[in-house]
Amino acid sequence: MENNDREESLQHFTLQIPSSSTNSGAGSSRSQHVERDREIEPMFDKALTPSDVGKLNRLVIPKQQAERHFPLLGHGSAERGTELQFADLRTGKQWPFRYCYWGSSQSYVMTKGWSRFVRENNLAPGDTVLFLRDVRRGKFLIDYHHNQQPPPILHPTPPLELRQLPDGGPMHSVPYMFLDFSAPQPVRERRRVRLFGVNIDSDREGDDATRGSNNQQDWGPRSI
Amino acid sequence: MENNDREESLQHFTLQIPSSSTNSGAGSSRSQHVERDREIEPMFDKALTPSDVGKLNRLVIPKQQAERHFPLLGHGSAERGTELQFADLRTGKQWPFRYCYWGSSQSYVMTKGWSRFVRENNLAPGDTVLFLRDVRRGKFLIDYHHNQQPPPILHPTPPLELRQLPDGGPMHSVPYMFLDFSAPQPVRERRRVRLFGVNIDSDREGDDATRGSNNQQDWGPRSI
DNA sequence: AAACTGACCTGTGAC
DNA sequence: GGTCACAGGTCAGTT
Repeated sequence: MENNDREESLQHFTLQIPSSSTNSGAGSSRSQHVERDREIEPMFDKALTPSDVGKLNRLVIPKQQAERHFPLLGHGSAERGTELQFADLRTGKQWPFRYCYWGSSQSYVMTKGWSRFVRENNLAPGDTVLFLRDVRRGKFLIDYHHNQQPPPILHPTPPLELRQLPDGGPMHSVPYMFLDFSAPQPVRERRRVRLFGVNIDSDREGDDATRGSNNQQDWGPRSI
Repeated sequence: MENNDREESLQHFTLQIPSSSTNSGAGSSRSQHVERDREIEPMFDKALTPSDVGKLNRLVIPKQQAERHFPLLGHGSAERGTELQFADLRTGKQWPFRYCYWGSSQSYVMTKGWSRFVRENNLAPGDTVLFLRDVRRGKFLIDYHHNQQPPPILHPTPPLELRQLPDGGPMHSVPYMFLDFSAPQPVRERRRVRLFGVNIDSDREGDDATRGSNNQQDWGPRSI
């Protein structure tokens, strides 16, 4: 997929996340109730392709992002990849992924563990994953958002009142304010059974939703 | 796969096998020309799946049978498996198989050597392998039979005259009289190129021949 | 170099 | 409904 530069349209910042606080409300980028600040740095995101969420059980990491942000892997030799741990930005849940370089396709990929992430978060083509770093703790984080594209027939323009903002999970209640992720988002369970008139548990490999469009974004390693 | 009990339809017996004799004819379960008897004990059989005979180069051994009949392997740890020798029941030919436990799929498998057995015996999905023990000598034996299912179109009911009984190989000429293995069996070479209208050397991964049916049988370690 | 082999992985169905 | 067994995969190393 192409690597167009959408950089000009982005916001770069470090998010201050209180490890325990009441939800301070959307729109505030700094919590007033900080116990331990964490500097969270977005690395890059990617709009998921049909293959990323399909039966191939792998996520292709754009080469440039992989080599910039993730541990280097020995390409040519006996390299079994390495396991990387990602903490869910919202829930804190740990997601271990095996991170590999596949010489056959010259691609960096997340393999083992990825399909579980897709399934449990009900990800579909066009949804976005975001990789981040907790700079202070030296840990990786992961977040996602569902593609806000309204189902063409059933929900042409969900009214604002029905939009559902993601809520924090049981561990850390983290304001979810990266980028433009607060766009309209239909309730996931409804989409799960009805969107496009199919159960998304069924195979939809031919899905073309994201082809031909830019689908990953790099923020670089800086913090502002 | 369910583990239905087909036991009631089976015959259990110990076969007396003459180590050298003229073929004593089908239907007699005891040779009159015994030099050294061997007590042969069927352990279990398995109807081969497309994967068992395909490019995966492994035979999955049903867990229950594996743990009942084969040497115990260290499951949880770095276990490279062990080599088991199987003597062809009819020819005496030695077939070494590597026998492993794959923790990732929690499966017992025959790996190295298995594909050669498949190829040289021209095994196809739906065919059956039978594992036996030579009790006296403490050795494993293996046998197989081709699926006698007539090709639905070409050979709806092969006439008796055309049925070919397996003949003994060059080493030991052993009457082949286990169970009901004397069922109609088309000539293998013909089937190889024409059965079901396809060349069985080609990929037939979608083959559904054995799905949904019980495909392995346990006789237990007794001898009658 | 292409094919084969074997280690590892996952979805699915049964229980 | 969670767990388990296994059929069906991928991919890297080997030949």
